[in-house]
Formats: sequence, C-alpha cells, structure tokens
Amino acid sequence: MHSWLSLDPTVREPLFEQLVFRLQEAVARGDLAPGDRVPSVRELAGSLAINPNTVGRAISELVSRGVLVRKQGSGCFVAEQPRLQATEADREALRERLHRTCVEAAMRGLDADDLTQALERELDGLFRGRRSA
Amino acid sequence: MHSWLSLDPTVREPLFEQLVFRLQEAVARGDLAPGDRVPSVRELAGSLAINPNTVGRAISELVSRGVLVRKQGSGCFVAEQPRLQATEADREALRERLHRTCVEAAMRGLDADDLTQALERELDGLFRGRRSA
DNA sequence: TGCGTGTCCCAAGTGAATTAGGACACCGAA
DNA sequence: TTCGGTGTCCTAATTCACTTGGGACACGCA
Repeated sequence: MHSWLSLDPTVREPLFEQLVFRLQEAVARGDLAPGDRVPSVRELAGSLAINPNTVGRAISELVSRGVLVRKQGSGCFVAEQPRLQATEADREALRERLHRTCVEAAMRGLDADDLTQALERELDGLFRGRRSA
Repeated sequence: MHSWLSLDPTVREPLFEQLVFRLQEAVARGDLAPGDRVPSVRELAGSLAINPNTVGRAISELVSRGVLVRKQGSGCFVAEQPRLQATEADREALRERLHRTCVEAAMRGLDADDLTQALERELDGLFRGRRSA
C-alpha cells in the first residue's frame, strides 16, 4: 500500500519535507483525488517507518497550504476545491525558483533550449489534458 | 564593493550555499567575467561578516564544478572556459528540479502557461543575446 | 462506551552548519 | 632573499533544525 510514497533517509532534505512533496505529487497526479482520505498519521508513520510527529508536521504544512483539510476524530482529506488563484507571493516564489534553476543550469553547460524543452516535457506529463485556455 | 553579494542569515539555506549561488549568479550575469579575479577568501569573509572557512567551502564547491580555478598564492579566478557540455547527471538533476517546481506550482494554483511565461522571462533576462542556434 | 482519529507537549539524541584559532605552502613584489 | 598576501588544512566548540520516543488530551463515529 501507499506505493506512491517512498522517503530517502540518506538525503539531506528533511523527511517531513520529502513527505510534503510526495503527498503534493500524489494529488497533482491524481493518485489522491479531492475528497479522498489520506492514511492516518499513525498508519503513514508505520508504513514509512518514521515517527508520527514527523508525519504530523508534514500534514500541518499541507493544511496550511490548503492542500489538505483536517477532520478531528475522522482523519485528513484532500481539499475538495484546490487553490483557485495564486497569490503574488506564490508568483514571486516561482520566479525566484526558476531564476535559481536557470543560473545553475547555465553554469553546467545547459542552454535556453535545454530548459525550455525540459519544462515542456514536464508539463506534458503533469498537465496532460488540463492545459488552460 | 561586492554589491552583487548579500547573504541572509535568517534563511535556513546554509550560508556557504547562498554564497555558491551568488557567485554563480555573478558569473552568469557577467558581473564576473572569465579570467576575473574573485576577492580573496579573507576579504569576502570580512565584507560578508562570515567566517573565512565558510567562504572557502563555497569556493571549493565552485572549483569542483569547474566555475572557478585556484592559483595557490595568487587568488581564485573565474574559469577561462566554462563547462562545454552538460553530463547526463546534470540533465537528470534539471528534470527533477523542474518536476518539483511544477508540482509545487500546480498546488498553488499556477498553470502551465504561468510556468512557461515565467521561464521565458527568466531566460530573456539571463541568456539575452546568447541563445543557442 | 470504546476505539481510532488528530493535536499537543516535553525531553533527548543526532547531525550539519558555523565559528574560532591556528598552522602551513605558495606566489609575487620589494 | 624577505615579506606580505594568498589558498589550504586542521581541530575544537557552539548552535540549531530534525527526528525520535513517550505520553496526554479532545473529537467523531459506530
């Protein structure tokens, strides 16, 4: 179960951040649809062999982002209606992230075409059939 | 001096990684051209108010990436000839980074067009006049 | 009522990052 | 040659986030 989840303890990225990303990835890909119930904190902790507190921290992060909602006594669920519109802070964060990606890529011999093509492929895999307008 | 440098101690990103990126950014923008001398370890440490060892670590990272070269007794310089071609590992790292960026963006209400446009703007600012082929 | 759920708290261990101080080898100019 | 500036390396100590372990409480549902 939870085959869409797997954490790497050897990487420097904190476990809770890895879990945050994995859960977002599952939602983005549709493995977890709006309204779906997320495995319980203790269940996730058991199958991932990590501490329930660490799972709870990841869940809290996603709740604060509006990706998940909590129901005291019942469990956590994927938000029924995903974020409608991004904030200016979100767009600024995206710019900063892409800026870093471009600089790192340029220093490793990659050019503009490499970046454009790589992004296109990623978008094809993720937004297939949901491209806006 | 060194107006192209500024570190933020409040952010969780390690100082030496921030410095690595800032130096790469300076090279990518042309603030530091191939052959230019980088301020000395002790000078940089002084103006940034950080430990010389931390600066040395950042320099070492860039030397191992081929961005800088060291000259014992003279100083560090921007490599005369930048990386010619990227390795497969570089491309894989780029894919992974873009994948994360796309998932994060999707969870915040941004769509494919937002990503494409943001990348285009970034490339315009960075690769202006150097687009390949 | 009872069980499973999320939530919260506190203490301890672990590891990376950073600092501090010192020492050495090399280059170039006086 | 001498000397100052440079990169390089080492060790110790500090700081802080992450993670764990254990326990406790409130809530919802059968």
